[in-house]
Amino acid sequence: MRDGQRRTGRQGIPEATVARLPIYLRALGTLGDEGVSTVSSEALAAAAGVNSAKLRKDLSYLGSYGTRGVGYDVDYLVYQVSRELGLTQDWPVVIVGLGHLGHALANYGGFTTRGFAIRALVDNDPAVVGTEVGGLVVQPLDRLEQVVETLGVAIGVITTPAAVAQDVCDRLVAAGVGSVLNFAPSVLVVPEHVEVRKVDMSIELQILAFHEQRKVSSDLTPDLAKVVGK
Amino acid sequence: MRDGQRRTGRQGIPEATVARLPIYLRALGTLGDEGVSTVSSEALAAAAGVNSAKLRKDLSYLGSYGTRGVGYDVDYLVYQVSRELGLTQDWPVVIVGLGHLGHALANYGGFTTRGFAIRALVDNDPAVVGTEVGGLVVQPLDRLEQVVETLGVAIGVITTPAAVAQDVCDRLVAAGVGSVLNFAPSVLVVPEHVEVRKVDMSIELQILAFHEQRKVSSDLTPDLAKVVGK
DNA sequence: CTCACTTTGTGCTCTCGTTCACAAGCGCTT
DNA sequence: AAGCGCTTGTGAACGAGAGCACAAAGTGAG
Repeated sequence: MRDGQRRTGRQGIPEATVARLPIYLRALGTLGDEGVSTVSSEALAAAAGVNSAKLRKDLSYLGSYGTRGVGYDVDYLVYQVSRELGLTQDWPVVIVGLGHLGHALANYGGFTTRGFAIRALVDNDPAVVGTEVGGLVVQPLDRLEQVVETLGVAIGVITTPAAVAQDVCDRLVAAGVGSVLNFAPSVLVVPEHVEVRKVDMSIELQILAFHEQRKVSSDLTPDLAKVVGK
Repeated sequence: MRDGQRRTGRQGIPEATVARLPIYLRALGTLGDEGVSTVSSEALAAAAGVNSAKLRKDLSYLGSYGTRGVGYDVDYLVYQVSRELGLTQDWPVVIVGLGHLGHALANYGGFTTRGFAIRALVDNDPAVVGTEVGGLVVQPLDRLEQVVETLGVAIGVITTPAAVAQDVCDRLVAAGVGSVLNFAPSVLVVPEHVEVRKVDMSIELQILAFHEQRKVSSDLTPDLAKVVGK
């Protein structure tokens, strides 16, 4: 009896699905706050901005948590999705780099409420080290490894200038961090087992600019659009 | 002679390719600063962290700008990619919501250097309106439409709380904004012709948590590793 | 001029993800 | 208890993207 087919377990959740689970979780939270106790895939999909078939398939990877003819129990589904994402525990996080963005993240409450706890702030600017930001005292860069090991930090957030991002990343990884969220505009090279995700607002704007430009050019020269495409 | 095959024109650039062009552009910029004048697809791909075949295919959608046996001219390619992304002009941007994140973005220099100009800041908190941030005076929310229309803003950045994000978005769109970058943790509903991209750090962290959790659970049960696929 | 070498551009295959469409399953009503 | 209407879960078709592998096209040496 092969189990290759069955991926209901922990094994085969597609990456694309994982990326959407947090969105579902957020939508479920909102619905819960509104007092909704049961929701159909159609309604939840609308709240999350996706196709309902896709939503059902996504949820089916976690197991059969819905009731046919009824829908999904909001609280129960919140629990199951949270568990799948590993949010039933609090993940300690360190932020390296306390420029404007680092400050903003340190003060942002959105993390704490969702299974994350910012446990340490690190910077190498003497003017910033020792100051208190968001209830934490900024540590010097020398103490990076010590902080990571002592607090058992698994997730590091990099908000440094691009020039030092790779160096900081290497040190985080060497100290035991397994996942990195990179806000610096640079490509990070990491070992196989380390997960990196990046956030780059400049890139997002450039993608928007591309679409804007296309709109403009087709508006201005409808006749020549196919020839010049300017 | 059919040209259905030929998508070298402006028409058919895959979305996945568009999303990578800014990364290539950044890598090219770095290479240019280092004095490199010609680069092979292999080298550029390494700098951008992608497969070289993918890079070549991506660039081929823009046209044949390389020289076989030699590589790509850095400056020329920078120009071509910039042009394709619509970065040869400066796009005026408005930021709505000046909390910690809005402040950080307003002070971030990375945009300005890449074809974007933050032209206005808007908020509805009387304590913030009228103050100067990053060289601009914060405008009251009432003036949102006026600001957008006067400055010809095409791109809006939303850094408000989730509760008002949809409302702000609607007003931006009504005033003529065609592209929105949303930092608020909410799903925005917009008309067909409007482009939305979202940045949500909380979601990124949750995706990382998922992978961390998987690592941890397979560490705990090393004997089951081959079953779980650690 | 020819040949050897380098690197681009792309046809093709394979994998991953999306969407459709419907059978299976559940609750409610009669 | 039987039937009806609603909603889930999923097989299957479809589409987009990744990557291999190689022909085409350029350079430079002899």
